[in-house]
Amino acid sequence: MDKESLRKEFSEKHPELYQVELFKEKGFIRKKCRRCGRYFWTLDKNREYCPNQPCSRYEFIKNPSGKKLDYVQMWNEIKNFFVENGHQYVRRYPVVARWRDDLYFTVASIIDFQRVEEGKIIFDFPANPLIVPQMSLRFNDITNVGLTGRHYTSFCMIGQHALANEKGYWKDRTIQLDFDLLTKRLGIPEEEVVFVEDVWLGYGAFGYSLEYFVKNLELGNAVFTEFEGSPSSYTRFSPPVVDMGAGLERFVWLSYGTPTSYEAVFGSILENLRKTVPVIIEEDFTSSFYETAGEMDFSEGDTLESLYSKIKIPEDKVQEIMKLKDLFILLDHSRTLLFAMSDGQLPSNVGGGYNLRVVLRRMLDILKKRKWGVTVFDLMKLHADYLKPMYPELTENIDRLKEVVDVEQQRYEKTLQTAEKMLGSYKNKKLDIGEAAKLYESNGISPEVLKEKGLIDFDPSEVYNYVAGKHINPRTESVKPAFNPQGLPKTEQLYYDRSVTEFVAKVLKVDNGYVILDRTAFYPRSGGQEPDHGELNGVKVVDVIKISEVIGHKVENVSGFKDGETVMGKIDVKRREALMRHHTATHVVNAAARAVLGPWVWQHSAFKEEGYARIDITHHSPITEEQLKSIELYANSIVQKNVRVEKLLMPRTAAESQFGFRIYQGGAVPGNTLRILKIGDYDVEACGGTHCDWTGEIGLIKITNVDRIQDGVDRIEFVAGEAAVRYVQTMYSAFQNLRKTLNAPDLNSVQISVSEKIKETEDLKNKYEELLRKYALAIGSNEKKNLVLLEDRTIKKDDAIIIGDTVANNLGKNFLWLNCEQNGCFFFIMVPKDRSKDVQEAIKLLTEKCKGSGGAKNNVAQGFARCDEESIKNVLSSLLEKDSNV
RNA sequence: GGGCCGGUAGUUCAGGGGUAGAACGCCCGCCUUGCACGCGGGAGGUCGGGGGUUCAAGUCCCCCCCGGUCCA
Repeated sequence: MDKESLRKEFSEKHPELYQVELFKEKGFIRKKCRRCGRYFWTLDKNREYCPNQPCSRYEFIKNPSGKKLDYVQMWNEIKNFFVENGHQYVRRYPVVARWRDDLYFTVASIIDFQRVEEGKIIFDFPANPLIVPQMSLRFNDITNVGLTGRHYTSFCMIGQHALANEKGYWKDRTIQLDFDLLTKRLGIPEEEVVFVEDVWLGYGAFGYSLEYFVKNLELGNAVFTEFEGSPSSYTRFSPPVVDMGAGLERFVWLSYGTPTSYEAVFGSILENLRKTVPVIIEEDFTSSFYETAGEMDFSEGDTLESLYSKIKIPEDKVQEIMKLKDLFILLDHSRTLLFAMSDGQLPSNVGGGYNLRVVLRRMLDILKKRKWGVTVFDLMKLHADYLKPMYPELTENIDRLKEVVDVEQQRYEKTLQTAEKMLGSYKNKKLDIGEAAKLYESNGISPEVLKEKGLIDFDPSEVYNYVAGKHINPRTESVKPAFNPQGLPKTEQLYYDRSVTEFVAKVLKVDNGYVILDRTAFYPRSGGQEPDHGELNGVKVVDVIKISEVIGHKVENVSGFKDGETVMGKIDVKRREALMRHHTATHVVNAAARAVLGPWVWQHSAFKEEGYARIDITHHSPITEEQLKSIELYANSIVQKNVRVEKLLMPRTAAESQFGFRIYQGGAVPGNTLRILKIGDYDVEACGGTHCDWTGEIGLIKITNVDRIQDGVDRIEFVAGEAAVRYVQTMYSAFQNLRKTLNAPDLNSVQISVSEKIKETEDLKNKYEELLRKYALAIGSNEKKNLVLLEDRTIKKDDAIIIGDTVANNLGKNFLWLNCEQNGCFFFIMVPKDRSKDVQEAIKLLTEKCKGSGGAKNNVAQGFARCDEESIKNVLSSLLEKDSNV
């Protein structure tokens, strides 16, 4: 069933689904739009059209509604309203959605509270009800930014969320609150508010919704998520979820009534910039321009040319508005970069990093063209300062972000230089569409540049279409779970108590080689930490995994286990301790890397097993040797200080407000209660792993390798505790063996000795070649005939080449080397350059008379001839022995 | 994550089955009061790694690594 039929189905049930208490109480009328046929609710009995574009047009431009409040003020007003009405304020989550595999960025407020488990969406609310200012990033409308007056790559979604249980609320109160916010709090007249019926289809869950509009501007959408599954086969889930998301940018815009949303949202920053940036705003022209542009969609085929043809504004005024448009793009993009980079996403060529690269390069292109004397970083800083009351975390490490921008800028300049150079070699040529597409896809040279340089005659958009037609969508495969957890209770976890190494438990189920118990001290594979090993009733446990809070033990032989039976579990303590050391060490190395490299360092992923661990961190450049040494020293200093490793169980909101969202270094962290792992002032992370109690227990951290695993991510491999000592021992033994082999007394002599040996080898190589040439001259001068024959099987082909070169080019004689085996002989012929045609002839003879295969080029022939030595000599003698003068 | 382009001397690159090259840089010598230029000579390469095809692979095929770029 598709969205349209679902809309119809829901629409038929409107008294039950859409008609909330407020509508009855206030007398809202349900109407059908005369143009698009959608249903909407209004107090205006004369209204005939729904408020969506193009059925209706904006009515608030130059005619705003409600209290006039700027961005930060508006948020405070809204936040206070909801807090006064029993909502808990929750700080924003990172814009980088680390807890979701299917998303790079947080695209809506509800994403914060969704966890994907077994292909199902689990809602995980830290408070109920709650209000959150969730900065959200969306890049699919990037070409509309600056042009439509309302599109952004980053925007603040005001998230009003509740579970419909005794603590929270459902439809009636949601709409009542939203209506009161607009009318009572912001002073918008009741009859200006219109609600439109809609449906909402999400990942594994769906529902119906009421979008609310004021003066035809959509402000928010209250989604009532009540169904699970797909529209053709679904069940109700409980409790249902209120997902109201509203655009803060829209609220501010409505309150200002400016031609574009940007002027309202970026108000004071824009005014500040205009003191130095020469952009003239003539409101009549800009509102006329944006009225037309706002109805177009530049990400769906509309172009600037088609826009120009529709507007009736003088050319010079349009150019002035284009400057303003560029300024809006800069303001939007810089804010996006600020949030994404602050949250640890760096520009790169993979994943979400590419979106940032595109955004940054668009800005650099504009700045290069406009020469306004501002930098990307200046703009980011302006946003951080302005938004400080709302998002204080933005200013914390802002200055260090300059380094990230600088590195990326240098990369872009290098790419541009390379492109420039390539274009130089295409002078005065005309390229076809395939060649242009190749330059664009492989070298980043845009078709616009090609057009500018006169290398193509067709429209640049043809190249984009050509390229777009080629891409393929990757497909994902679902993995079958190892055992079925259905109907089983959550396994009681004993592994956080270090002293529990042996335990008694009851077998609940045996499934597919896995034993499921009611309680266990075995740590399951999770958070990049490998599982505990050990024994259950003396049978070896080889793997431990967790599915939906149910822990399964894979045992070597499952036949002895029966449901309801009591078993004795015993974990491998040595392995557990090693895993603990590596896990705590991972946090320490993460902290050290962040301290040494910069605040953009986040854990990208991690892995720890008994004898080895690695952490992949986000960083803009490859780690240098010096930096690596500093990281290792810093990490070990934390070990030496023997810092307490605190394990705190805290409500999620308390943890977030106390420590910030730095705690989300790893992946998904489910539940309202977080296990916080705090290592002094060095590191705080939400983490479910087993850990040491003091950093001193780690003993030693030795970094073993560093690697750049992809653009923007560096891997640090290391060992800790006993594994570190063993590693050092191995290295020491290797060094001792090397030292003995070289007969060198110490490290310094080893280094000297090795470089001497290398030099010696090179000298020998040169001397050897010299001798070969002397040898060639000797045998060549002694030979009376014109053919110098060499039948030495001990020499290599490379040597024969040197001898042949000397014989042919220095003595002017022909050279033949034969290296024979049972099946025939490898031959190599070299003649003076002026007799090159003889080698062609030689090949011909050998091919015909000796079933040879081979080839010749210039004055050299080589190949394999299936004859004995004597026959070959006979075949070639008359050709090669003849005098060069004949 | 996928497509495309690339990886050869310190650097920029040519070579697309048959003796590994050019330019710049470097070293030595000559010229010059010195510098720059000029002239002559020289050093410097496991052709990103591994496998395969072939008498023969830098070159063709497969896999991997690295860089760039475009797209989701």
